[in-house]
Amino acid sequence: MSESRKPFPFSQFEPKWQSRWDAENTFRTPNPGEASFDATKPKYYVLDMFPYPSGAGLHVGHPEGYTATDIIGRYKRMRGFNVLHPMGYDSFGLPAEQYAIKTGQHPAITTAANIETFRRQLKSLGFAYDWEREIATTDPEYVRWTQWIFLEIYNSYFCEEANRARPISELEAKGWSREQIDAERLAFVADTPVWWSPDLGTVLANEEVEEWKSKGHTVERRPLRQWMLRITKYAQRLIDELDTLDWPEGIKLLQKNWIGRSEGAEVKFQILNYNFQIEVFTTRPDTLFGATYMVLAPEHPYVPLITTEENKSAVETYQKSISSKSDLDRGDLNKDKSGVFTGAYAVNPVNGEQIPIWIADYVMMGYGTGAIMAVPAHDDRDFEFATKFKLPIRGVIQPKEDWVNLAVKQYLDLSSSIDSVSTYAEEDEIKHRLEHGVWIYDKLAFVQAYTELGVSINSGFLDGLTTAEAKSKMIDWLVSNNQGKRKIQFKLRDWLFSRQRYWGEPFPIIWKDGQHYALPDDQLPLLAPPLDDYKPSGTPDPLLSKATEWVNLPDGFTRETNTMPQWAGSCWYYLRYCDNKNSDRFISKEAESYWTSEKPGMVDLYVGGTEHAVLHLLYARFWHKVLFDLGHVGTPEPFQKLVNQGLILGEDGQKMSKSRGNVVNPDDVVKEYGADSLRLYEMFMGPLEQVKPWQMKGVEGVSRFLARVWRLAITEEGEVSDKVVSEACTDKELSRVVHETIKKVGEDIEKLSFNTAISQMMICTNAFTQAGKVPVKEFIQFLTVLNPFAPHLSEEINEHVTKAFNLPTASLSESVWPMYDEQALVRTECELVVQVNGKLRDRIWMAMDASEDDAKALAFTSEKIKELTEGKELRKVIYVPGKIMNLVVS
RNA sequence: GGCGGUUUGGCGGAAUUGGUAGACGCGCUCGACUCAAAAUCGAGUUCCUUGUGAGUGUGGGUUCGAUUCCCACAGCCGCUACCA
Repeated sequence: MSESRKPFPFSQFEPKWQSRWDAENTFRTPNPGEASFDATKPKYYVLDMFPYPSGAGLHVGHPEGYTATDIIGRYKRMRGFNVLHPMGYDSFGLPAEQYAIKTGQHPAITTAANIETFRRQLKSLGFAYDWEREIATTDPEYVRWTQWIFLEIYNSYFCEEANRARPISELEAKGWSREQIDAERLAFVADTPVWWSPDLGTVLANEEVEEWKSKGHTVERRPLRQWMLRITKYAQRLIDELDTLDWPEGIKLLQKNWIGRSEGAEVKFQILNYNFQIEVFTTRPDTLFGATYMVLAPEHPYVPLITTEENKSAVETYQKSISSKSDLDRGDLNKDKSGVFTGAYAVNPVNGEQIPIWIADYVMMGYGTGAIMAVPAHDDRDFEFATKFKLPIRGVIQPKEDWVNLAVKQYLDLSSSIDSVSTYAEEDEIKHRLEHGVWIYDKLAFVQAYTELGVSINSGFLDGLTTAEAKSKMIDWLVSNNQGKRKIQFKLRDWLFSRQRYWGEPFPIIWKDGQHYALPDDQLPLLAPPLDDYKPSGTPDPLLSKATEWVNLPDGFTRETNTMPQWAGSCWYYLRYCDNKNSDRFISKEAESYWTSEKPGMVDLYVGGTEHAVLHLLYARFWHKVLFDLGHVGTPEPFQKLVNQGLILGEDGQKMSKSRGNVVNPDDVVKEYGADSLRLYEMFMGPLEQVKPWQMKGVEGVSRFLARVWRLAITEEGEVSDKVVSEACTDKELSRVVHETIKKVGEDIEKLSFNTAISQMMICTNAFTQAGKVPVKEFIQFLTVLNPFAPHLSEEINEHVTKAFNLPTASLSESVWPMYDEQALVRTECELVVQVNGKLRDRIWMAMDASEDDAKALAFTSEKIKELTEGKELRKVIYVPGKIMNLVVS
């Protein structure tokens, strides 16, 4: 499109305003202590999830959330807030390193180039960021404080009594040994089975495995020495304190399920002919009388001990077949239950029964104790296993009658359909067996485990109790007989915190004689040395171990060669924005306390995609809580209000992807329609949180709207149109629409309902067009309201108009949000809807405040209404003034 | 399998202390301007068997009145997955 064909000259004025904002530092947010700081202004912290600066540049999903926060930020500024609205880059990560392997280029170089691109793209959209607060997680000064926070975590333990972290020095003061202390640290070293990828040359987090496997990389399970963070200590607080946050309920639930709290009991089973016990975790201690076998995870340490000679080879073969499968395969591909008998028996503590011990891959070593008591009558998985291997099934919960009847019916259907004579004789017998828990484990296709709660049967001292009562009574029995205890189990595991990559923060840790030591603060930041070759060595040694000069220190010390995962930087970046230039602390006390809310969460509004619902948002909460416990921050939570923007799909309604060829590049849209059009379109598509498809025609639509606003005031020659007049507005209807718009747009921004705000501004523009004359006062009010959405266009028009009318030429960015006039909103007349028996029959103009009798009288002047009610009895009249009148007749 | 979200014209969507369903935009139709087209402006646009008609995924319920509240079910999307 040539310049002359453009409906308004955005390609001239957009760069103009962007460079002016840059040069004048318009959106600089002063901190306490700065000259321009105004202590009377309230603070507002609105945050975007910062991007990973990939080589592909910004995609249209980024500006969705970024525009939303930009509108809020600009609006809050106009409302007199000191707004913190920063941007940065989550710049460590595997792709930069993969690129380095291919090209030999240092990741710092490609990362810097990518950041450059992102910054240019972000600036081209006119976001009102305080660019002086920009950070990148790879900046040495940033790395320094990431490492410092790690050491804070390393130097802390979790005090159970206080339910919070405390400095490790307290334990030193108590005279604890080095070994005892290391066992308590919130950052600790453990040998753990991890996912190791030989061709990537690193371990991967569980959640990363699938992604890299799908890209053709291989992964295998290996026990390796790893750094872990003790996030499990915070499991309960991470659940409880969600209630204090203004987050979408779905996200809260996702986190709760991820943490996965379940209440139950740990039960000890004596192993027959051995002098030790195996503990199992169960959420249903009330069904202990129904435990007819035990299952251990194939990796359970007791398996080799208890396996009998004759079962040994089968057990070992099975273990081998399992170790090559991933957890995912174990779940996904292996729907069929498998397992083998160890030859050993356990003793059910409650009835002395000897029950066989099996191993099976449906029991995971990583959850609970890696061993279960199987109650096939009341657990689907156990039931499936028991029927497959013909293990006994005993019902211990009285099933409901309709369940029994259904099962009997299914049995009858089944036996008639296969046309065989039932070996179980009568319907009555089946029914009797089901009711009394005397389950038959042969030909059970007609029945499933009874997993509902109920009343205990066949359970000795529990008989007749409800499930809740029975659970509690059984736990009491276990405790008093020293056979078990109450137990709360979490799914959440400790956080595997080390990677063998190059492009991440090195651990500020050194080793000597198998003992780790913290690097002193004055040696931070510890940066990774440049390497000649970034290729993985093929061994699980971290890449950094290749830099032998860097690794080997005097006096027999060596450096830790693992690096931190990408999450580390994103765990605290919102804190650094508050005080990003501080070289003495990660954030000054003054800055921290100024930007902290009275509410539990520090950041007032956090906008980003759902993909971070658990990991990033859980990790950041965890770090924040540790920092809170140690007195470094004043709130227990990082993010008070969270909003998830919905995914933007391609025009075909599918997820955007290169392979589908439906990717929209924001640069192209800016070039063709301008930044304001892109911003406005992304907000006009639909509700922020909703998934919605892209439509190029929609961009044209909002672009046309902006062009109409432009033409209201500016002629083709670029002069201020003579339609714009200085006289006060005499058009009551126009005045009403303008004030309605001021009101509604403000309310809608507060609700984050940007699409409806825009539609109201369209209505307002149409009203100006209809009116023919554009009163300058009302028009500037409208431009002010439009400014957060389309900052360039509104500023440009405002500049033209204020100059032409010799008005003060303050930029809209420095303006105050206009007040609307209640008087101007008042309507005196309305079109009342008249219904007969609930159906719309007529509309009649009348005074807004007409009395019911007057309104009724007016309604009956209508021919239609007369016709429809003639000769009928008027039973009831419902009258809602200004809205509706319903005449009920019969 | 579990959890969450969602379902309204040809399309994106609007409307909930229950009160005119389809705001606003796209698309389409017609008109004006033009030699013509584009752009722009104006009018119209839920559907049909044009009726005292039907209609917000389907079936029921509450109500003078239901997109909105209740019950049951279904489709689509996302996340998660043998968690004992």
